[in-house]
Amino acid sequence: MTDITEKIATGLEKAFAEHGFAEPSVGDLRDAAGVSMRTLYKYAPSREDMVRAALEHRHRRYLRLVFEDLPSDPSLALPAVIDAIARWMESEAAHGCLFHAAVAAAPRDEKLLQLLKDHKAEVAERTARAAGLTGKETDLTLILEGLTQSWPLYGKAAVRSAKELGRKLATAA
Amino acid sequence: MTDITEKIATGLEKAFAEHGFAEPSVGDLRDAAGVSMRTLYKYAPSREDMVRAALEHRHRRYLRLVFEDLPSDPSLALPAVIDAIARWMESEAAHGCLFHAAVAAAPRDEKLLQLLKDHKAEVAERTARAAGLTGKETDLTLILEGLTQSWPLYGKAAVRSAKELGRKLATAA
DNA sequence: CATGAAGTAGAGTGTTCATTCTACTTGCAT
DNA sequence: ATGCAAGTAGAATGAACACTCTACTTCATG
Repeated sequence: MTDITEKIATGLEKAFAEHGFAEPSVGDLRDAAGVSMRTLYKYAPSREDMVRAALEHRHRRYLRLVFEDLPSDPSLALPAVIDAIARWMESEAAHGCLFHAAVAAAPRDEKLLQLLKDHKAEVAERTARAAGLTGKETDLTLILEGLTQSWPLYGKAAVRSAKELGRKLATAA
Repeated sequence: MTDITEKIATGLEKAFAEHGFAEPSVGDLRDAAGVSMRTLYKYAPSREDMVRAALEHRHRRYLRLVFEDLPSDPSLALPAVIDAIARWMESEAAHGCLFHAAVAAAPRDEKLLQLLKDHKAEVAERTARAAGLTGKETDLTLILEGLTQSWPLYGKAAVRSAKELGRKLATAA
C-alpha cells in the first residue's frame, strides 16, 4: 500500500460515494484521485478495477470505524456497533450502502458480488464475536442491514428500532 | 392504463429487473417492451421516464402480490407478509430491491428517491395496519428491509430471522 | 551528471448510445 | 373510400466516454 495507491483509492471511494457508480466518467475519477490519466490506469487498468479499488478501501475504513474501540462487555458491544454505524451513515453514507450500490449498478459483475458478500460476512462475524452472539449472524445481519436501509427513511428512529430489536435478540439468547 | 401502456411498462420492468439500470440500452428496452422506438418514446419521452414507468408498474405488482389475500387475524398477518416477500424474492427479485437499485444507479434523481420513499412508506403502512401494529412502522420497515437485503446472502434463514424478530416485536406490544 | 523509473498534461480514437427523423403500414370512423 | 391516429422498421446524428498515446518533467541513485 504505497502512498499513491492510497491516494488514488481514497479519491475513488469519495467520488463513487458522492456521485454513485453510473455518473462519474473516468475523467471525473482522475480529478478525484488527483493523478494523471496515465497513472490512474497504471494502478487500475479499467474502470471496473477503479470500482473494486474504491470498495476495498471502503471496507478497510468501515471496519476501522465500526469495530475499533468497542467496549469489551458483550452486552454493550451491539449498541456500540449500532451507534458507530449510525455515525457512519450520518457522515459518510447518506445514500446507503456503497457495496449494494455498486452491485446494483453492475449486476453481472461476479467479482463485485463476491466483494459484497465478503464485506457483509466479515461485518456479521465481527459483530457476533464482539456481542457474544456467535451463531446469530443471520439475525444480526438482518438488523444491521435493516438499519442501513431504513436510515435514509427514518433517521434516528431507525437507530432506536435497531437497538431495541438487538436487545430483544440478546435477551432471548 | 391502456393496453399498450401496460405492455410497455411490463417489458421495461422485466428488462431492468433482469439486467439492472445501467446496462440496457434504449434499443434493448425497445426490444423488451416489444414496440417500436417511436412508440416507446411517445409513452416515455426519455430513458428516465422509462425507469419511472418500470418502478410504478413494479410498485402496483408488489402491492398486489404481498397484500392481497392476507389472513384477517392480525397475529397471522405479519408472518404472511414475510412469506409473501420471500416468495417475491425467490421468483422476482434475486438481485434485491429494484427501487434501491434504481436510486443507486442515479443518486441525483430526486423523483426516483421520492418514488422509493412512497413505495416503502406504503408497504410499511399496509403492513402495520394488517398486523395491528400501527405506530410500529419504523420497526417493521427495519425488519422487512433487513429481510430483503439479507435474503441474497442467507436465503431461507433470513426468512426465519425476520419472522422471529417480528414475533418478538408483536409480543412486546 | 546522466539515466531511467515514475509522474504530469492533455489531445486523439473508435465505439456506444440516447434521441430524432424518414418512410411506410394498418385499421377505424366518418 | 378516404383520411387520420397510431403503429412499425430502422437509419442518421451528435455527444459522451473509455481507453491510448505523445511529449514533456522530476528526481533519486549509481
